[in-house]
Amino acid sequence: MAVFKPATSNLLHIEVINAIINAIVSGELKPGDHIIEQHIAQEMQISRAPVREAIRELAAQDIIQFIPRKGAYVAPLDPRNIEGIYLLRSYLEGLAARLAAPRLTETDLNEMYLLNYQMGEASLKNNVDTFINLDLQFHDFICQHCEHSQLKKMIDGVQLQTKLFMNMSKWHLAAHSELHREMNAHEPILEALRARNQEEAEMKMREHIVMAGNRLLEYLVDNKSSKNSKKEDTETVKN
Amino acid sequence: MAVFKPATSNLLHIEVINAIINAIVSGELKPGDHIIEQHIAQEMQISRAPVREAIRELAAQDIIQFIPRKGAYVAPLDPRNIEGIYLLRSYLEGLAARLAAPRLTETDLNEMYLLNYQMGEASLKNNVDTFINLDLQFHDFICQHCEHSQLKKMIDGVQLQTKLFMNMSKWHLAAHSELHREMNAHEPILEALRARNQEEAEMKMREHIVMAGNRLLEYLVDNKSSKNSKKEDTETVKN
DNA sequence: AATAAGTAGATTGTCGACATTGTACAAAGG
DNA sequence: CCTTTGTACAATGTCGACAATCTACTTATT
Repeated sequence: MAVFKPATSNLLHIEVINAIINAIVSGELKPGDHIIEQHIAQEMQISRAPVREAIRELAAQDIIQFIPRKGAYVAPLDPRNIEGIYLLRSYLEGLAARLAAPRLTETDLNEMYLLNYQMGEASLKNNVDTFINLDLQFHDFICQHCEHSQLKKMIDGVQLQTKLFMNMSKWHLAAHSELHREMNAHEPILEALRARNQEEAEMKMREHIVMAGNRLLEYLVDNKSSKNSKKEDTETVKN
Repeated sequence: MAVFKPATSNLLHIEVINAIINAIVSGELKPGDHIIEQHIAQEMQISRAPVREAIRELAAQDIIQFIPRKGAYVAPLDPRNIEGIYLLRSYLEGLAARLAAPRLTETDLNEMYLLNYQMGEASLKNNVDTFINLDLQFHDFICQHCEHSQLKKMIDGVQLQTKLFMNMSKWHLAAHSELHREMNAHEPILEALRARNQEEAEMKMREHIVMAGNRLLEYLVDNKSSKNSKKEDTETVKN
């Protein structure tokens, strides 16, 4: 039942960050939920100090929203923001692709090709978790090779939110077998990178991300009518 | 002598953030300097807790570099990074200009026109401080009207570094009366915004920032030969 | 004299407690 | 019955102290 297990690392606040992220990704913490320092501290059997640091760091990445003297809340997912976040991501990762293009070795490109191939396999088997994981790896790979520490950090931040979005739409993708629509989405990007065409790599990356955002948005508006946006439902928390 | 005066706000870590930023901008803290929590805490007559929070927040923005169990250091300014930072800034602010274009009212545009006019006056008088301040206000204005909280936060972060760069090159601008080169730099952007032309606004903003970065870089390489890059000069600090 | 081990000081990491602020519920008054 | 005030509780903000770690210097050994 306890989500936050006792910590093991010698850098406690890192453990807390991972624990909170896992809790959000797994759905244990939902958007809008109030994050209470003391509760996490008790569950992980540590003091509030590292918890505070973790919360501040996540707040800096907009993973959670922080209101002075009120507390931290899991960032609410306003569908109106999703378009903006994906637009931002498209610019950032587009730039990353541009910078990575001349820096990727043949080995790097082969590795990316493998990821792409495995994604094809996963989509045929309708294996959503594997597919999402590979997708993230592909984007991460480019980000890791742009050699721009700040850009990398920014992308890491928005990708975390992307991970949440993907998790939200996971069951939908699986249920409708829509993985095939995304199957070859990375191919144009990979081609451009292989050709060392910076302009093209940036543009294809941007298009890809904007399209992914649009599909996510489509899905969300489809499901909004059948579901209440306000969820003041029964909390199992009692303390 | 003491840089960090006793705090007055009811949110201590905010005070500390401002104090550290001021110390960096004013040159009291130089790139590479070790920031020691206890020292700031003592000078500001507060405990280390809010100092730690401030440091973590600034580290998240890459204003300062944080190494676990070693401490916080004012982010070193590697000229090789400057190009990257200005490129990143050009993308971010370009996007901000695009988003702001349809949202700016006539009043907003007039306000920006005024800023631009005042910059012209300042450049004629070779008043560098005023010029830089107005320049930052202009960019900030657009950033404030893009209605994208994350983008805004990211831009705030890189603009802080820009502020440092500008301060470094300040005396150079003044000495060589090169302000006139920048005088009308904002006009194309303003025109595009007035015409509500998103594409044009983004492009002009990007060009402007990339050019500004190039000029800064020129200046830095010019001065690198006459000046030692390592400055282990006499510190007034004694503790 | 040069290198290595050891030691003292300084700095960060963590902790538990108290102070301050915000919230929700209850009581009193209209 | 509704509104307002007061009070108790809960959560955050801040603090001082101790523990773990790193750094620089001293000392010992070859």
